[in-house]
Amino acid sequence: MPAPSRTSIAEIVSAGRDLLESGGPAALTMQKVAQKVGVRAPSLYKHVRDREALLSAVSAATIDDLAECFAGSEESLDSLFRAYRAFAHRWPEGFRLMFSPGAPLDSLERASEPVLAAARDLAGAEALEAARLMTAWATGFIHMELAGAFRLGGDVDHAFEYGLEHLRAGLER
Amino acid sequence: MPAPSRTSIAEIVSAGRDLLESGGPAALTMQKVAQKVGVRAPSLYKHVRDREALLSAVSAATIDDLAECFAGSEESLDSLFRAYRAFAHRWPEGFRLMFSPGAPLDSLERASEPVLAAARDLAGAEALEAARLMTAWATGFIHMELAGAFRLGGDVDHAFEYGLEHLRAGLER
DNA sequence: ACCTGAACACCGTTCAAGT
DNA sequence: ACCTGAACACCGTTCAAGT
Repeated sequence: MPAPSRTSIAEIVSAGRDLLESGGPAALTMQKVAQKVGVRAPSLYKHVRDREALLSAVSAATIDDLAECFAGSEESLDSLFRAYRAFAHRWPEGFRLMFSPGAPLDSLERASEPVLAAARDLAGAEALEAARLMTAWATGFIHMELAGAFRLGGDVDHAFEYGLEHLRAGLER
Repeated sequence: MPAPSRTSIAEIVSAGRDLLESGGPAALTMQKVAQKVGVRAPSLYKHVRDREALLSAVSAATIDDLAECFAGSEESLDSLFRAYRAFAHRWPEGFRLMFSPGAPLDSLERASEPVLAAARDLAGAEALEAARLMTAWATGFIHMELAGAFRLGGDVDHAFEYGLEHLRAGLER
C-alpha cells in the first residue's frame, strides 16, 4: 500500500497556467489539467481542494513570477512599470486573474513592495499615495489595452510613456 | 401556427444582469435565465446566438446605463469620474464585464465621449491623452478596489479624491 | 414562428473500491 | 497514501416534433 504520488501540486499548477494562457479561464478544466499531468480528474482532489483553489494557486504563482520580474529590473519607477506592462503582455490571462475576486492579496502586497520603495525616493511622506496612484493608472491602462479599448489615436507604447512621464513629473514636485 | 413570443431579448438581458450581479458570471446560466423569463433553455436560442452573445448584450446594456449615468451628472471631470466610481460600486460585476474580452468596444467609446469633452476644456490639444490617463487611473483604481487590493492605509474614498485632485492639477497647466 | 423534451458531449465533485 | 471507475447533478447546445 505505498502508492507514491504520480504527480505534484507544482506540476498541477504549471499545467493550469498553460491551459489558462492558451485558452482563457474556461479552458482550465479539472479534466484537462488531469490529462496534462497524466492522471484522472478525481485524483487532483488529493492535491487541491477544488477548482477555485487551483485558480488561486495559479494566481499566486503568477504573482510570484511578477515579483521575480521586479527583482530583475532596475529600481526606478519607470523601469518597474515598464516591467509590469511587459509581464502583463507575456501573461495576459494570468494578469487578469491577479485582480479577480479570490486573488491572494498577501502575495500581491508583497510583490508591489519594490514599487513602494521606489515611490519613497520620489515622494517621501506621500509615498503610499503616489505608489497607489501610479499602480492604479498602470493597472487600468493595461486592462484597457488588453481588452482592446485603445482604438482611436495612435501608438499605445507612446501613450504609456506619456502617462509614465506626466505622472512621475506630477508627483516629484 | 401563430406561436407569439413568450419572452423578449430585453427581458432575457435583464434577467441575465440580475443573475450576473447577484452571483457572478458563473451564475449567469442559460437554464437560470430561461427559468427567470418563464421558458425552457432551448427557447433562448431563438433570441440570442449563444451564451457568449448574451454576455455581450449584458455588457452593452450596462455600458448604456453608464452613458445615461454620465448624462445625468455634472460635466466636470471630477463629477464624471465620481459618477464612474459610484456606477461601478452599484454594478460591480457589470463593471468587470465591461473590460472583459468580447466587450462591445463601440459602446464603450460612445459612453466615454463626455469624458473626452470635459478633457478638451482642461487640456486642449492633449485632450485625448489626458482623458486616457485619467480613465486608465480610475479604471485601475476601481478594479483594485473591487478586488480588495487596498488594505493597508486608510480611507479609500480619500485616496480616490487624492488621485482626482493630483491628476487634474497635473494636466491643467 | 416560437416552444418543448430528448439527447449529446462536457463539466465539477464525491465515494467506495482497488493497489 | 494515492489512484480509479462509476455515479450524480449540472452545464451549453442541437434538433426533430409539437402548436
